[in-house]
Amino acid sequence: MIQAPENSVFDASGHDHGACIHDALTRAETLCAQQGLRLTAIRRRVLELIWENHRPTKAYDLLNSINAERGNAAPPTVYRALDFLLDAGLIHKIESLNAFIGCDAAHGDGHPKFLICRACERVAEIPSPAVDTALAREAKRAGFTIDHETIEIGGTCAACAQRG
Amino acid sequence: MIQAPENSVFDASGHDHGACIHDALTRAETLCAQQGLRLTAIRRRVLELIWENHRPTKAYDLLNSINAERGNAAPPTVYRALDFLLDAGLIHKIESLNAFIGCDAAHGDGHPKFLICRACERVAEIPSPAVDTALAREAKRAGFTIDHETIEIGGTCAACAQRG
DNA sequence: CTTTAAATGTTATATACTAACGATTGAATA
DNA sequence: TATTCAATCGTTAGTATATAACATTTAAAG
Ligand SMILES: [Zn+2]
Ligand SMILES: [Zn+2]
Ligand SMILES: [Zn+2]
Ligand SMILES: [Zn+2]
Repeated sequence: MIQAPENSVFDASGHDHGACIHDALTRAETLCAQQGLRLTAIRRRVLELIWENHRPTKAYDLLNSINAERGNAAPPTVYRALDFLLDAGLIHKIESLNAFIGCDAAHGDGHPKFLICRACERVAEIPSPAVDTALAREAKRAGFTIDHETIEIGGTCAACAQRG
Repeated sequence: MIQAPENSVFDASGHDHGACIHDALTRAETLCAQQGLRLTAIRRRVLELIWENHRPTKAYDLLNSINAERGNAAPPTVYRALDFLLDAGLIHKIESLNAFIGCDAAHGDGHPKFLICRACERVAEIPSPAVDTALAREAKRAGFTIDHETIEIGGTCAACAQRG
């Protein structure tokens, strides 16, 4: 039986997703404890919903989920939770989709960069020191100081290409 | 008297902006003529407004301008013009700002990449074969086929950093 | 306890975008 | 030139995304 390579950045389909969600929340709790941040019930639940989805997730889908559970959420409820999670570095916003995804820390020390499959909607954070270096060089040449990078590469992942 | 370096990618403040707008429109007309595309009055005016602004420009600002001039524009009027200009490669969308900017072709053959100054809102398209190469390598490693790249680097340009 | 700042609830509104359909235009060709 | 047909545009309405403003609740700190 053919297995997808375990070390692929896109191996999300073959993973233990229960453990994946659990680990993400544990990491979040650890980070918040370390930094003196409050991972409140709403914030925790929004993060959990995003990881349950394990795909770029829209604010209003989160809103609908929260409302189905507790019936009293308005847009600010969700956007405030998202702002907190973004500031804490626990999620990223995918600008080209107006959607949010859990940070798996795969970008390491560098700026986050994403491969986004349009077919299956899965996203991989990739590290790439070479990209960081090249961009830093271009910025320096222009006398430009970098604050934030939005690097979102759209296309087709290996699995989706294979199945046509 | 101190002059900004003329060869800077961010030299928009010292340029002949009248000629800049005129050149952009001439390029657009040439391109459309070559490709059998129709640069209609609305499309031409939207492109002109974007170049007059010479900054990332929001759809509703364009809508208001058009309305001030002719009084009968609705959102589709502007969005259809923008879609045409995007398809023709005459403008780019800046996803992180929900705004549109004229293409100055500085990205050359590669995917467009932008340096975006948060202070003065100016944008520079930069070429960077090194970035393209590094991203292509990462994509290949992941078995990922690239369709489209969104690369938007936010920060502070040299002029804005200098004036504090 | 109190105090106070952070977090949340609530209402309203701003901004960004698209679907649908009829009217007009203009390029192609009969 | 007249006809035709597809592209463009006008118009209405609606959906999707995000924020402002202020009241209320919660919980950390004194
Ligand atoms: Zn998972
Ligand atoms: Zn895929
Ligand atoms: Zn100019
Ligand atoms: Zn600047």
